[in-house]
Amino acid sequence: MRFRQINNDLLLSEINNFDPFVSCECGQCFRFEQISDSEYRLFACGRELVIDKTEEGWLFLNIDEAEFKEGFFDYFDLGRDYGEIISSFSFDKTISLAAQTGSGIRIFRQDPFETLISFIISQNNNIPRIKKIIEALCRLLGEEKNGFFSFPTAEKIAEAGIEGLAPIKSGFRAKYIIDAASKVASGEISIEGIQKMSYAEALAELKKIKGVGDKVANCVLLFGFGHYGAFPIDVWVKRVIDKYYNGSFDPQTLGEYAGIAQQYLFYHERSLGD
DNA sequence: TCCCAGGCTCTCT
DNA sequence: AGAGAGCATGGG
Repeated sequence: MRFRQINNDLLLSEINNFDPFVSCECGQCFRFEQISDSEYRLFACGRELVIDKTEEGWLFLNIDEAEFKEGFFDYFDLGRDYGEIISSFSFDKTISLAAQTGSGIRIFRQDPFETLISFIISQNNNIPRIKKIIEALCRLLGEEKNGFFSFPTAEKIAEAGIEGLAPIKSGFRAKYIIDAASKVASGEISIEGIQKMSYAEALAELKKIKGVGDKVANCVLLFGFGHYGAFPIDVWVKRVIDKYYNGSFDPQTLGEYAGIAQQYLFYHERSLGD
């Protein structure tokens, strides 16, 4: 892994198993847009980050190495050896194949509250519309700083109420969003508290929120709380289990990084269809 | 028009 | 405890 500052931009080269574009498209995050074949815009770590794919490597525009290492290094999970993790799945042909398709995927370490609300919105929904609703929520209640809207706080959302969320057209999910935001704002649910909990405790805590079941909670634990063993089962992963594992599958056999295998499977199966 | 989308809640057995 | 309808909205 090598960093080189080029004027205002930061070039990252000599790194394996890292493709931020694929990582964005694999369904784990929603606040990004493709600008061209070689350029993406991502909103994370409280700012906008434009990423160019170049001959020499990944070019992060308008950021220096110190700031990158403060936020995005961990956000992109660059300190982990994904090659080694993929090797640990070598006993399973299906996962190994899926890991080839998604070899550039990194599990992004996203903001827990944003992840919670985002995956509540994701239920019985499709990705383009999830992105649209989240963007509308940020524009409605987030804070603007030079054209970019931050993800709103729990207090702001709770204050808006179900009626206040009408413009984002989240449908029946509005009441769930409000329940989550209210519980977090009041302290009934503590993000910091969940950070310290075991997987099982954290899962139970998240499921106290209306509209949060096993699938949403596991996504939040995997993408927002760094529980890499969390294994969300959605319609696509269920399809994989039915298709390749005769309808039953025990994620525990995959070890502490089962969630990463899940992400390979999800991305691979989706890339087959559409 | 019907069906589906990174599901969950509620109700009825 | 397990199955099934209903849920808001928009795109194919």
